[in-house]
Amino acid sequence: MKFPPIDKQLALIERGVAEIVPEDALVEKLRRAEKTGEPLIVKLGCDPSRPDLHLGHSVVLRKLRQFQDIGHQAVLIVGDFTGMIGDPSGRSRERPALSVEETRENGRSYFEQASRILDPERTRIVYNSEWLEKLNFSDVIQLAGKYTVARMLERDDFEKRYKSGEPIGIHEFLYPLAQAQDSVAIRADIELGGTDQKFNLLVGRAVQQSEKMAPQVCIMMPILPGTDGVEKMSKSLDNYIGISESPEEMYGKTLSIPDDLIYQWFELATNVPTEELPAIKAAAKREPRNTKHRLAWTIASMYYGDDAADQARSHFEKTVIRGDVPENMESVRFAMDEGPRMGILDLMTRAGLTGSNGEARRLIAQHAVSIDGEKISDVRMEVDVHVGPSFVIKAGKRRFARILREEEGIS
RNA sequence: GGGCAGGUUGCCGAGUGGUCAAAGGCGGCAGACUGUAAAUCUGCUCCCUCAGGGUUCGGAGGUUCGAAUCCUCCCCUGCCCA
Repeated sequence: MKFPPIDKQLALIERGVAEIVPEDALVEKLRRAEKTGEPLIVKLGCDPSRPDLHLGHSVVLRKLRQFQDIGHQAVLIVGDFTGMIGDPSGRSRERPALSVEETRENGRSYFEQASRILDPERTRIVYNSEWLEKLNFSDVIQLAGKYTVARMLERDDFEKRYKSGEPIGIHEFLYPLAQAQDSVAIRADIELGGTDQKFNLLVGRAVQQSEKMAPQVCIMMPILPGTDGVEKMSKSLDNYIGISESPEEMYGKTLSIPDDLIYQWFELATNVPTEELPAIKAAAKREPRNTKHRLAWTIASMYYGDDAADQARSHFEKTVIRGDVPENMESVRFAMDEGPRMGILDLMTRAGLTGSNGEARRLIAQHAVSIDGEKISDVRMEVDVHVGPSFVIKAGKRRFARILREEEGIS
């Protein structure tokens, strides 16, 4: 295996990272790879209980991709073992115990989405139950003996909870150790993660050392702020842009971010050349509107191509700026044994526009519902769902449904 | 094992027998406005056949005309002692 010159590799690796621990060990590892021709093993762990990837995950995945591009070995570890245990404290509903099938299914789904960023041909994917399941209780006690309670409590999250009297399960101490064991099992040279993973990545170093193994280099990426500009991007806070969301959603959601996030997103979430970044920084200040549109376009085009990004832009201009009806939307056709007349509340709920009739009622009261552009105000209104031209119901700003009917006299 | 304090609607958090579908904040949604799906202001925010009805306050029973509020048992959490 032939690698690019080390300074070139370093330049690429260092772009956008928050921290490399320790930096000189990285150079050493790169030298060794050059000498032996053996690619470095670059590890990234993923949580199979949340298989929906968003731009936040993309930051670290794109870093992994860069390692692939210069010839190193990417290893994606699916944490199915911990996923199958779940979280017995019952506190975190985010972590339900999964069955084997579910973890496999989620692992596949994760890999499929990650393949939009990674080179799937050169990605090794492994499930950590493969080795963690084999450990018996005395193995676990030995592993636990490699770290101390005081050091565990150094972790910010543990320390905070401990001080504020929130519960910490013993098993939670074992998770970082399990993750460290993964590094031992695959003999990781490098582990990637967000800055929030620093603690866990460092435990990996400690455990590898006690196994007489060269400790991994930890590379931490900054945390991408979510669309709200405050919290980190996450699904549960609903401030995320999913990797498999439509280009229109990507475009619109990107435009909703606060202006002072524009540059950071360019740096972390896109692959614009490093040389262009300073110019973008200036542009973001000078003309935030245009720069943000460019960001939105760039993101949409990374995942769907230029044409789709163009379309996303015109969709946005049409529906949001001019308030028109979009071209693509859900279409609903009611079966002949229903109706023919249906109450508007029922109709909206059945068409998936609202979660309950009460919500539909409220929206109508707020003048937020229109049929083919006509605002409606009567909650008792009834509509023929079978005969007549198809029509479009709009509920609120962004919810549309087309109701298909049979044109009279045709077919 | 013992003592104490707690578990309230998506979240935080008031409420200690009827005036409670339950204050307030956050979040969410809508309207106005805007370059924007941002910010701001205003309204809404359990469900239904909506001037009415139904189901909620960790779980199961009980007291009462009436319980989120009182009693019993159970489950869960934190603190202190052992």
